[in-house]
Amino acid sequence: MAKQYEATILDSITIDCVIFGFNQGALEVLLVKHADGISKDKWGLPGGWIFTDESTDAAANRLLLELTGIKDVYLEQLRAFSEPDRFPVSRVITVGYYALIKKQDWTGLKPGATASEVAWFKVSEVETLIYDHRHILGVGLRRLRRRIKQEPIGFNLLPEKFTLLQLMHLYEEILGYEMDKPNFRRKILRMNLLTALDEKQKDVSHRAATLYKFNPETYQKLLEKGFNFEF
Amino acid sequence: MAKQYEATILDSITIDCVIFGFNQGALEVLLVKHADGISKDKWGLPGGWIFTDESTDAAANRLLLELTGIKDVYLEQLRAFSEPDRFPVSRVITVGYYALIKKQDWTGLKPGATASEVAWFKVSEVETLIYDHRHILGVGLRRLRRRIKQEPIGFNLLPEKFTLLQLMHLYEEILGYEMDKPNFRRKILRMNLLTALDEKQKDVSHRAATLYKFNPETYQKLLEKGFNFEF
DNA sequence: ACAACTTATGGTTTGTATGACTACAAGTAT
DNA sequence: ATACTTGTAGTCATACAAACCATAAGTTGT
Repeated sequence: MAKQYEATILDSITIDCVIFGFNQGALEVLLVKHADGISKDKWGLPGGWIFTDESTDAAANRLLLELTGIKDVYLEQLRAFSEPDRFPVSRVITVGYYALIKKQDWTGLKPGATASEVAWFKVSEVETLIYDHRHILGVGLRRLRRRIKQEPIGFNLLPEKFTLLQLMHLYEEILGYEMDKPNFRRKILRMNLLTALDEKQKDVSHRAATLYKFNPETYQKLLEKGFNFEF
Repeated sequence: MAKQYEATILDSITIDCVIFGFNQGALEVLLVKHADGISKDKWGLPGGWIFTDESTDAAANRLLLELTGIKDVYLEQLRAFSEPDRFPVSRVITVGYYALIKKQDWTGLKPGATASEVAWFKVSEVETLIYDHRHILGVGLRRLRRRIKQEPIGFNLLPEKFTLLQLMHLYEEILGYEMDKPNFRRKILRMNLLTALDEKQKDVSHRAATLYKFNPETYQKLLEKGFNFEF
């Protein structure tokens, strides 16, 4: 039984996912605590093995679902991590992925079979992780910083409906510097990627801001016309 | 003997390299013709297996040297390519790399043990390649286009000393659109990354242009001050 | 009802990079 | 000497961004 299962996976390649979320102005990452094995009780990135008949993309999506219940999210490969000594037990190369999720859509996360706990951590507060996972997280973060300036992917970390200030705070947190509110508004609105809704934010103790949503179709059309997102 | 050799390599992971060169205004890629095996006499990217005690970076550098004699060049990982059916014989994932080389520094390229020929092809004229190599080339090209706008890596494709017009032609070829000479000059010179040499180009049948060289140290210093290369 | 406060949102001003273009310099070829 | 080619310098109008200021639209407390 176990033998049969083993025969269906590749034995020297794994997947590890950096799952980013955004909450109360802070960028967070989802980690799992291993239930057993040599890393028992230690935190690391969610990951696992690849079936022989699936691509790494498919494996990453499957593992995300199995380990956390998350599916249908923004997911992109980072690259392969291959230092010979990265995994102490045997020679294993891992393919890193990073995902952006709308955190509020996934509240009741439950650890999968191999994890005893799953929890969000502020990226700025993550210290040691198992193997080279800390390094992979760093690469994921750099990739996110780069991508968010070139492509409108930040919306994947926000609710469907958001205010411009929320969006600005997201950019400030990820890029690590402060921005000017009026200038930010002007710049993002001039791109015509956002649709203003007939709706305002609620339960705030000040003037309510207009809610916006990102418009993927418009973005596609603009792309075809040679539009270049840039922040 | 063969058995022993096999024991030292990973059996389900390979490396493939997209090696770019620039010649007479055209972007080129280095391909090898397989000497035997199921792809005998077909063209593909140079590549090979990974030793158990080396990283993919090390393997890519080693293979580059073994297969073509090239070493010490700009080399960066693209990503893992993992479609289950990408390699017809068995389940193999490949890690793609791309290299930028100063073509004129490597004139007498000789095929390695497993290749019968090695040759340069204009990227625009490459048609079918073995396995998914055509796809990997496409990813490499997209990466190059993206990178060259964000980082001063174009110089890796030019001789040590070059004219501004050569550099502009490089950008035009890679990015696929024409530029304005005076404006290009102004923009690149204002960055202070280039040092004008006391030397002019020779053997041209018109006014000779000043030769420049790229200044990596200056670039490092500027980076530390928050400079952002952008084209 | 009013003031104090907070955030949203709209403008203004100024400096600068860029694109389009003109002009001239410095060579070569005939 | 003239035509021709490429290198190099400069001009001008425009767009944009950074740094502000100002007002609008709400909330909270008195």
